[in-house]
Amino acid sequence: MHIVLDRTHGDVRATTVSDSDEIVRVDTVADLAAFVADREREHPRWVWDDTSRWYPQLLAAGVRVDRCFDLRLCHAILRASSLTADSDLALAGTGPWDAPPQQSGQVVSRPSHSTLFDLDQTSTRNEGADADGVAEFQLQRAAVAGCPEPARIGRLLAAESAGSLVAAEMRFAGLPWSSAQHDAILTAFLGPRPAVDGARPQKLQAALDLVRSRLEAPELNPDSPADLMRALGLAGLQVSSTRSWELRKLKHPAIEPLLEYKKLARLLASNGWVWRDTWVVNDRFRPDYVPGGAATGRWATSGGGALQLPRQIRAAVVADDGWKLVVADASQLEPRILAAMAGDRGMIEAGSAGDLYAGIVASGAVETRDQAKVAMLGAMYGATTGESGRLMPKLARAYPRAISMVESAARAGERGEVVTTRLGRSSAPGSSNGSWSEGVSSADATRARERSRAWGRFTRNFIVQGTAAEWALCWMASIRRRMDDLNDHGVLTDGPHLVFFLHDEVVVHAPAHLADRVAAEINEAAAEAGRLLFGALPAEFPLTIAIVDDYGQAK
DNA sequence: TCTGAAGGCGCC
DNA sequence: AAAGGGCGCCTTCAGA
Repeated sequence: MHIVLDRTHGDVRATTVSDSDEIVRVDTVADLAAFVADREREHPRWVWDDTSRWYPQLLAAGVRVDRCFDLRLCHAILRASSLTADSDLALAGTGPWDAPPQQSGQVVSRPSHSTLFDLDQTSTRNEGADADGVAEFQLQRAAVAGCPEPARIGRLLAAESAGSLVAAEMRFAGLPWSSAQHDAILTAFLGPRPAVDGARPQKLQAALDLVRSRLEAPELNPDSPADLMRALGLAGLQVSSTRSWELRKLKHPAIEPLLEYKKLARLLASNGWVWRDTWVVNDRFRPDYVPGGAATGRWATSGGGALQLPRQIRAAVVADDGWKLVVADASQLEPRILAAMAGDRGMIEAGSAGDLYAGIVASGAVETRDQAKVAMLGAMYGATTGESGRLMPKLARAYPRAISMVESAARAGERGEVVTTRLGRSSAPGSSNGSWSEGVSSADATRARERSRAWGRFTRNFIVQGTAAEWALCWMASIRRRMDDLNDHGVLTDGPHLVFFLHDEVVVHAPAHLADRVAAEINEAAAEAGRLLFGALPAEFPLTIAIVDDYGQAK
């Protein structure tokens, strides 16, 4: 059973749709939270335009749902997927369902934390009546039913939607954050917080003073690449950029403090005290996740930078008293995904002993673990030069199925064709202007060829990164369900719950006495995700799991 | 004065 | 050590 929620002229309408797609009931809803809590007992799948518009207020009211369809996210998948290319949905022109998300982050997340989960927030974002959710839902149902592999795409839609629930719940629960520990880290690196936010902390200023004196540039602004380049040039140092790795090659007394300055300035600007004042409230970091935000289906963030949380400050992520953090990351996820989706038994076998790269060495394909790693990265990213490019042919001989899969994805992209992940997410069409055509200057032709190759590198990576993202969504959906099974209270933050996600890594905040069981369930969830994507194939997705008091202790 | 691009760097 | 894919966010800087 499905219940479609949408708004018409300010009223919330709830349309109950049976599994045979018949509308069996329509309600006008006055108290949304009470309605959802009541009907949730029937275990429907809730259908709404955008989880980030509906779910936060339900969570704030203490109401959770088990399953949903996020119509906007699903629409994006169905419109582009090669599996549903013939559907009415895909053939129709673009409409309201193709619009980007409604900026949930800006309303919900910026410093106005007093209105964090304001029940009224959705109405302030509405401009006129919503698009018809019931009609869209029916179009989507038809698209799935009419496609050659409804199970694949259906699984993807369910996983994508489950991810949207996880994102909202992680934001609601927040990542446990010790402001005191964070402050200690910042102070150790930078010195005490300056009285004025714009001022440079003591250690940053000290590094800058050294740079300025050693370059004899008292007015130097090291944050300005142009200014810095000029000062370096006057000191006799020729560089093509001011990137750290370029500077590291230089021999000059100013370089060391300059690199130190860059490191500290980065920490201060990205995750310093101002960042904490903005994003951490009551010792909880609440970033704004954007499910499906990347073209490949990976998540993105639109505030807080959760997916770039530097290792330097992860020790500030501290479990509550009596609680633990269970940190799990999937080892060598993307190469394993590549092996599994290609059905390359040899590469799957190479990964079965635990370390895929060691297994590749053992098979005799390359000589060292480092070579194996670099060659695999080259295969997934499309390296053409350097050591990685040289090693590729060896890999191709040893694992022809895996390598030919990514190679043909690259060729397809170069021709402007669409490529598709395991569960059915397709890339956008590229422009097939890579071939030489008459009346085009050779410079233009070269540029067009480079564009086409670049798109080929994108599609090559798309199928691997996108399928890895699908695995991660299935993994998280399973973890979420399993955590609920371990929770006798029913209140999200009273039991073990997901608090962080980083592409191939999750953190669960768990009561200490449950930590071992949580770890076991996370392992089971990984195996379940593997089966969901690859069926009976013996592909393994081993995890590294740590039960710790703070995130800095993991890895 | 505001906006968008570019340089740079954090994460996977 | 960088090269290849995907991102977000900070600062500077040029142009409207």
